Amino acid sequence: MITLRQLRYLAAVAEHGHFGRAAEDCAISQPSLSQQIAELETELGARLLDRSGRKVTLTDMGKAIVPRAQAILSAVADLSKVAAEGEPGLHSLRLGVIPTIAPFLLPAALPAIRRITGDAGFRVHEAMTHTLLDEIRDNTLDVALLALPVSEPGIETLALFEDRFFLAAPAARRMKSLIDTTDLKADELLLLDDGHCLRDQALSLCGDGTGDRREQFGATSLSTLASLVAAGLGQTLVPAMALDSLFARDKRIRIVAFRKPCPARTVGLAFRSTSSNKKAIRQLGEAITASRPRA
Amino acid sequence: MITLRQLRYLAAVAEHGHFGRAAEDCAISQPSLSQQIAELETELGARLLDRSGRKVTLTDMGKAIVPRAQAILSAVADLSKVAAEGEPGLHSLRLGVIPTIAPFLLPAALPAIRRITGDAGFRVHEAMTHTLLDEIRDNTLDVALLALPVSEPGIETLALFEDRFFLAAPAARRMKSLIDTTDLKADELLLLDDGHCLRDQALSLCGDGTGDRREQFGATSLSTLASLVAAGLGQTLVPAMALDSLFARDKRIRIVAFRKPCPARTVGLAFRSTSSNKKAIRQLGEAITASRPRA
DNA sequence: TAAAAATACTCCATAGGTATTTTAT
DNA sequence: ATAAAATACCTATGGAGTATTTTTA
Repeated sequence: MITLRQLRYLAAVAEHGHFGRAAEDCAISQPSLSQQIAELETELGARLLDRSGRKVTLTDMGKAIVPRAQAILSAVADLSKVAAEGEPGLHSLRLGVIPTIAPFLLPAALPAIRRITGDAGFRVHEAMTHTLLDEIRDNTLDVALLALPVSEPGIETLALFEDRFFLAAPAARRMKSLIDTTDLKADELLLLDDGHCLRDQALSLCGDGTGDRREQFGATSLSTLASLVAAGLGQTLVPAMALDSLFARDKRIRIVAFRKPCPARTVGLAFRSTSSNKKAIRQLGEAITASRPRA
Repeated sequence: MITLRQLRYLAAVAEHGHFGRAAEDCAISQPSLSQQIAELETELGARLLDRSGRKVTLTDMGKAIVPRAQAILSAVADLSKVAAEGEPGLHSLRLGVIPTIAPFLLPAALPAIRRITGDAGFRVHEAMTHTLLDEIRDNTLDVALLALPVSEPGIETLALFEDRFFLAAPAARRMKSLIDTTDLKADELLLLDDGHCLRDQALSLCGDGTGDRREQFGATSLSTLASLVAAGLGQTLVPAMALDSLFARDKRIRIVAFRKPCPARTVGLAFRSTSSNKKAIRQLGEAITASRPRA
């Protein structure tokens, strides 16, 4: 029979990559931990950890199991918390936002958000999608505002609205007034750094994007991309919400719309599926949607 | 420390409303079960079960805790399953649909759905929202097609599309060509039986619906409502998807649209947040959306 | 050879069992 | 009076400890 204890130990080993360190973290001896892990692996009929290297790593099966284990442990923690404090409201909300949304949505949305949460204990934090999802899983974050879809066991999403993409090109360049996604070539686009979901979205729009892309410097922000485009170094994909503040006012940049169906990203919220303040999260979503510029 | 064992026993007592029966179900003695429940209650610092009546019932705290416990147990079961079978595809899909959607969406969507799942082991089942959610939680159902929002710990949703409401009234009655939701009076509407989410949606549209409603016979289906309206017995709220097959062809029924913003229900999918075949579920959602009549 | 996980074994905390009492209809 | 849960007490499983061996970078 699987026990929570086993899952806790598994999560600890996954975190530390080291049996001894994990055991210390769990305040037990290393053999006890080894025994529980072995028990779990027998129970599941599969090896979860690869002990061959100097650092303990996850097997493929481990990669599938560990996030589920973490989700379960979070759910148990939530259950305890609900018992201790009742169903939580939206006080002390910890919100995470991806960098390609934060500067465009937060300024307008913050007042509305504060009206919901009350001033106390509200904290915003900017990071990329995968980081935010990790933080949601281990309960250092309550909600993340990001681009959907995300698909993680134990993490639930709420779609808010579509944010269309436009092409930003140097004004000097000859362009059609309406372009088609099939006109996009991956090697002609300026892109963000690896890890930014916007980069992946841009690439997936380009015909399969498998063309051997020449080495690109990845920009760290849309505002960098804007100045690159303005300087005539290339064109890039811009989400609608970024147009006003970064691109549309610059005479050196031409904004080109896509022929329908317009490519777009879905902006939404992600949160632990056990987080229980779902009504409050829905409110938060409405506040963000309502305060969105050019709604 | 909370254990899965305790949660299992709690779930069993919640299900049976009886310690002895639950113990039998868990294949242990009644005192052993009592002990674990007591342990859990101490651990959580709250009484979960009310033993005063002839039947054991849940306290308020119990009502909050039990669904979370069930979600955790399902997540553990899923984890085992993933270990045993790998990440499941969308084979053997068990789909649940609410009665106010099934007849209108399924006929068109079924071919596309079967194309995804393959013919084998696909089963559809019609029930009301609360039943479907229970079935999803205890893993007798994989996905439910219903009206959002639903808000349950451990259950995740995917919004598909908006389904607008129209008013269906006897053709003889004088009506404006466009009406406003504020014109709706709860006591003038023919409604479905208690438990149908469409009933609640209709009521919530009427100015707070707290007016003392005269005793209404609740209809068991939209087709019953259609004949009542056709017979001149009253008016009712109809979702757009039901218009074609049930209402629009009947000369005795007048369909009236609402002034913007149109009231609507959101049609979507619900599934366990641990179900892991999320890509497949997304596919399913797309298939349903695409095959929707009047898309 | 040095660091780290597995193995061997011992011990005790606790889940579970039986018998019985208490409680509430 | 009876059904059902709580309590008392005993047993034994399994989780944790220490000491040691095996493994591999």
